[in-house]
Amino acid sequence: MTDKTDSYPKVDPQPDFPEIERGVLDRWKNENTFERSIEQRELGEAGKNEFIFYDGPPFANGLPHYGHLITSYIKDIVPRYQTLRGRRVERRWGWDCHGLPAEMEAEKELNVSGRSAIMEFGIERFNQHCRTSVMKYTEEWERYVERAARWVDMENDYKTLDLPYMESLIWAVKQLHEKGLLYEGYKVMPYSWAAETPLSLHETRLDDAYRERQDPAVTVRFELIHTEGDEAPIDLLAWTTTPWTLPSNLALAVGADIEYQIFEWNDRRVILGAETVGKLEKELAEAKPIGTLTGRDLVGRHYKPLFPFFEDTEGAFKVLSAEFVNTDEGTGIVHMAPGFGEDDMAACLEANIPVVCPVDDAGCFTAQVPDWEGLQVFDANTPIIRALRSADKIVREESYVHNYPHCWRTDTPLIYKALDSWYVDVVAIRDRMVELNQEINWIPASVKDGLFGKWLEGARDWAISRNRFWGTPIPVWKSDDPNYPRTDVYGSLDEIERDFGVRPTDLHRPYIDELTRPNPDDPTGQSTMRRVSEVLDCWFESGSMPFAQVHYPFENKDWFEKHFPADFITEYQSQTRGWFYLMVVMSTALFDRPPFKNCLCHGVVLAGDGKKLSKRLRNYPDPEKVFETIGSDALRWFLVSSPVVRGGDLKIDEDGKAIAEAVRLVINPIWNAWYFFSLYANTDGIKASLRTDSPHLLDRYILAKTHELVDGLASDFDVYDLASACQRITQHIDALNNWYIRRSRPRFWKSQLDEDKQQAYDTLYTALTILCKVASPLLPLITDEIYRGLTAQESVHLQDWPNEIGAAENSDLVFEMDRVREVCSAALALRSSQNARVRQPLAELTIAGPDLERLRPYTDLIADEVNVKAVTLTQEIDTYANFGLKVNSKLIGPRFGPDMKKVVKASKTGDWNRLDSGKVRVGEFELNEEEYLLTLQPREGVACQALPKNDAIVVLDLTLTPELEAEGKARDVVRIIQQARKDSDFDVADRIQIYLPLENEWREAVEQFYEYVSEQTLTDSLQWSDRSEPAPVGKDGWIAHSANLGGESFTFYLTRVSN
RNA sequence: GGGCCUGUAGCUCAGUUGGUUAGAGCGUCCGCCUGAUAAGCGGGAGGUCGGAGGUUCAAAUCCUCCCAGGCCCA
Repeated sequence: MTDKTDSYPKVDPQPDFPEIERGVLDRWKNENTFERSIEQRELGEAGKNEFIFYDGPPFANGLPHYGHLITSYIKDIVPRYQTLRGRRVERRWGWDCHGLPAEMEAEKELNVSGRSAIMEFGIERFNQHCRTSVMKYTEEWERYVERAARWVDMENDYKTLDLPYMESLIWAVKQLHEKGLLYEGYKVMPYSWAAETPLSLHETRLDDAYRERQDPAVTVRFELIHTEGDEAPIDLLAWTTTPWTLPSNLALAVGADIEYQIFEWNDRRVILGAETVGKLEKELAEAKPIGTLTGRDLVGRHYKPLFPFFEDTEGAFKVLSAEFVNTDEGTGIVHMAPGFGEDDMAACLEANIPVVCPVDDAGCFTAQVPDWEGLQVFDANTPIIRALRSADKIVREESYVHNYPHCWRTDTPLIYKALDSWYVDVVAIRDRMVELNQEINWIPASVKDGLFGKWLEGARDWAISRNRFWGTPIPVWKSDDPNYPRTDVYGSLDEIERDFGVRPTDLHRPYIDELTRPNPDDPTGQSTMRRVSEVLDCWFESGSMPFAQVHYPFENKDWFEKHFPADFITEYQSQTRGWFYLMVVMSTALFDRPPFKNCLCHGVVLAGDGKKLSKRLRNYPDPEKVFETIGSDALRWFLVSSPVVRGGDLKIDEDGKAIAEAVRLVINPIWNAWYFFSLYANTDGIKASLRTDSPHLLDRYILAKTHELVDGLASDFDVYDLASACQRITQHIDALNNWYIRRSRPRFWKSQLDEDKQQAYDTLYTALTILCKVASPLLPLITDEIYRGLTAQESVHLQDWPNEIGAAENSDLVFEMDRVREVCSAALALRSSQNARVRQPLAELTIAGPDLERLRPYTDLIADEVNVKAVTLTQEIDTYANFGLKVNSKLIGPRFGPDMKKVVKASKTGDWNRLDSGKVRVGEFELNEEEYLLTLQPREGVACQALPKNDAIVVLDLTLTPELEAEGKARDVVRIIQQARKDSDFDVADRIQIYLPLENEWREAVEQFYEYVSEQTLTDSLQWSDRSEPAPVGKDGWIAHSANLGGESFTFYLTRVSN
């Protein structure tokens, strides 16, 4: 052993990648690499060098899973890339603390359920619990985020419950108010009776909100009040899937132009939509159709109330005409309960029918419906149907399976219910949102005018109030005496302090509710200004994060105005209904700008069978286990190289096999290149340096390839095409490992330390360090480990994008070398088909075709790769091949039209010839030069192989001379010795002695090529032994190896020469 | 029920404004090669491009209908 000092660390050829990753993570922590990567970048003039990234949305409490991981990786990759390019990218973590998720969790933990229970329990105590409970999973998140190698500032985070954040929110509310975009309305809204709060429309459109549910559907008869001309009692048949709304029925609606069928049935008349009679075929079997009428004829008629509860309601119980009525579902006669349907309410209000809503906050009937008072509406379906049945009002009862909206937090079916609520007038800014959306670059592009654009076009007003406790209070105070009305909206702590004499230190309920003051507009001094009870929808907070996180406009006013919109955000596609959407709403309403410039909508991670990931079914590998057994970089690569970053779905197998594949196909090859470099550099005692000026062909090639990689990656990253970036790296690794390094091996292991060797090391070093830099966003841990090993410098993440490689650009060389690789492939394929093993040298390879001169400098390389003594380039192809004619259909198609068939047929059958003019005659037609291509078709019986494009062929001379055969044998011997060296665990530089029992032509071959054999195998002394001679095992470290040459097995011996 | 999307090799996906013989990666089998690489190289098998019609000289590509799956909306 020499006592030289190694220039590079000793690299483990089969390392424990998770262990390496932990080491890198520790270094980052100890060296504050993340912080420094930001701080070392200039802010630039007026912060122009900042790349604005929103990490959000602040998410709900709950544990991270693969869906979050893919988001995390994208959120890490883009800022890392921008940092490499010299931008300053702050990454600030946000916690969403308010809203239903938190309240539901608290209800569970405290075992209090419902609004009244919470009031009893005490809002203060309840909110106090929420405050601590929302931070419950902080540690898990921190652990996951760190292990995923995601850089984000969790110390300088923001929380939506912070006073400054909330102050910005009330500022926003007041802004909306002043712009006339805030109003209070009584409307039918989706209502969660379990959470006891209305939901906004978009919350019902979140994924998973709609799911299948079986409900009773009934067809009910409503008896018209007799008028002159009625021959018999007349019933109108109406159909509903919400029988619980029947007690609140106040009207029926028909379509004015719809045709209705009249039946005679048991001395009564029954009317329903003519197109719908098939649905009641069985029930109407005995009924006799006796005529038709149109809806118009029914409008205005009165009918008897089904139930007595609202029988005195003025103007009710009549037939209305409504646009929305159709005959697709039901009977074409629609039962209307204005308190429980949006359309119902609109139609009834128009007909001056008042709204009744006999259902309380918990979804139970009130005393207005005494028969079922206190009964939850879904539970009331059955008794209501029973009552109707006994009154003979039910014509048909069925079970109906439909997609029905559910509360996204409590999983309970929603009801629709009339409520007072605060709204943002989104419709007023809708057109502007659509316009501003055009300024946003969406990835994938189809989201702009598809998923998101269509959603914007259909945008409705946004109900922002929640009848709940843990949220930002709506900053509106109203007079408690309608005789002296007054409404005040507060947009800052200053304003509150001005009017109430107190500066709140916490804007949460119940403290804020304690602030009251006499109504200034009430001369009697009796009425009081009190805050309305609601809090804000937590999506209002998510949508406001761009400005609220910096306490705009109270602080950072100038900064925000110059750094909005954000450069980049990402989340999964459904956030087009959530975070993306609400940021656009807020940003359009408040700033008349889009909130972000680039938005990547990634897809959903599914289980291997295409189903949703399910904690219960455990149909996916545990992420923490993947981190610890396969590694974070592998998982990152697996996710980011997949269709999921282009908006598609990604299936993840249960055993994580596909993730491990990333190690085998990407991480290991990069590592092996590094291992190769370090192994030989240390053996040679060489220290390599960065340079791009080696004159060697292979060096110039790999550097030019590296330049193409750098360029290509920049353009991929610039358009956020991460999957393409991954593919580019995979292809580059192939060129680096399986061409450059493989072809360059002799240069590394030759014994002389000459300039060529140094150039090889320097080039490989340069190629590797640059690869590490540009791949660092995609493989942040492993590239950092290698980069530091290579350069002994600081983290790769503190480096700059390697623009210097531009000098190595050489597209001609890359083109030529890629063609050389094609030639070699064809030659090896030819060897394979001719049973000419590669170790057997052949005399000559001929490459025939036009324009081959460019390959002249590469003939040695080709000869070596293909193992031939000579490579000949020739234009004389007639000996080996014929020309084939390939017509350019696209060009000539329009010209020939129907004659195309003849042209193609003639070109295929050989009925063509070249003309002097450069044109070609095909059948009876002529083609111009650009309209065809000549391809080479190997002749029958010639050992040749065409290149993929058929523009050249390779031919092998398969004649074996004794000399060639001997060399082939010598190479076989070299091979068995090398294998033996390897099996003996000898160092690559160890010199050896051999004891070899070879005879006849094998011995002659080795003797003839002894110099070659000894040089290749580092053999100092070779002794011929008799096969019967006893083995020298046991003496001087001789090791026995068995081998087979020419079908004969034997044992030979070798040992290290001590030095 | 309506709208949108998808359906191409065992798996995951490319396939430009229609253009001759539909590609890639992975997997699989055979052969080869191996002083870094549980690697590499070469080849084979594997497709009625979801189905049926139509337009066209020419259809995976355009049109119609149907089937299957997904998303969105009622």
